[in-house]
Amino acid sequence: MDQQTIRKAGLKVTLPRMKILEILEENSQRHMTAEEVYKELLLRDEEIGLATVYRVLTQFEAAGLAERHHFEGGQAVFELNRGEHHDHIVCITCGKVEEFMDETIEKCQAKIARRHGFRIADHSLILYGECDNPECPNRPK
Amino acid sequence: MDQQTIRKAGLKVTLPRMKILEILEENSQRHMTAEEVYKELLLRDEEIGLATVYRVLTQFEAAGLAERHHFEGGQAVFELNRGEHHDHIVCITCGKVEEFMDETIEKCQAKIARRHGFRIADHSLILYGECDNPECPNRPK
DNA sequence: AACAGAAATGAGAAGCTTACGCATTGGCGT
DNA sequence: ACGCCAATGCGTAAGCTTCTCATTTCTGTT
Repeated sequence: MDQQTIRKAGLKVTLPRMKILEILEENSQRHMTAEEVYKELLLRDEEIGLATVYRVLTQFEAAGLAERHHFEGGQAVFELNRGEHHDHIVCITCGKVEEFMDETIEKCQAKIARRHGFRIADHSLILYGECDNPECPNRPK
Repeated sequence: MDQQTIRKAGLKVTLPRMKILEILEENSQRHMTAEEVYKELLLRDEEIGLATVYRVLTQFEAAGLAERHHFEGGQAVFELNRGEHHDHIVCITCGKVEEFMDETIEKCQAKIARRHGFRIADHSLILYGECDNPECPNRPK
């Protein structure tokens, strides 16, 4: 059950946190903004404020349950942490996001950090390009 | 002369653009926020509005003269484009930024994009960690 | 060298995302 | 079941960036 997930993160099990976690799980193939999570809650007639959505997402992030990414466009997107690290490739036309992981790149990064005298804590690698989806340029927003 | 740089970018040569380019050049080892550029202009008694600074920086970016980076912290930073691509490693404690370039990583990125059917247009790679500067943790902000 | 048209600027205000304050509500251990 | 303390909701505020529009400044041309 989801409750365990939240409890293990050291957070009290509350309705907003349950619902938000649920929505993130159901959309685990996408990356959602706080606003999108909020709208999804409205659709389900949940009386949860936008402030709470931001608060909960930030808590999830701090607890390691979720990750926050800053793609181009100002709005941060969130995704549930499935344990396996990965980076992102984003279509600048339709917004599609795919994930990848490359052992070689990871190793190079570690090497570079060492060379510069940094103890690496995190990294952000995002490739931007145009995808080959035939109907790609049409999707708005 | 700088005028050529601006003219070649297809922009009218104006005093604000000259001054901002000048400041970026003098600080080419740093990465400046729009606000910092603005403050530097004030120090030099230039009557240039913050809105203009943002406008000009955006134009420089569009013209390929400068690059905008979104490090963690909300504020975007700008740096003059010196022709040679590079990525960044940022100290999460003191904010120090160093640059690096790794041919292996670049090649891997191209390979990954190809595999996913993306025509790569750009990328952003930022490593976050703690640097080994002895007086690092002291620097505020 | 002066002119006209178009583009750029400055100042303030608006927009957008995100965070905060405080009274109220709601989990959770006893 | 009870009460404490954390969590929530709402409104508000803060920070960064962009927009609006009247005014100023370039640029190519007389």
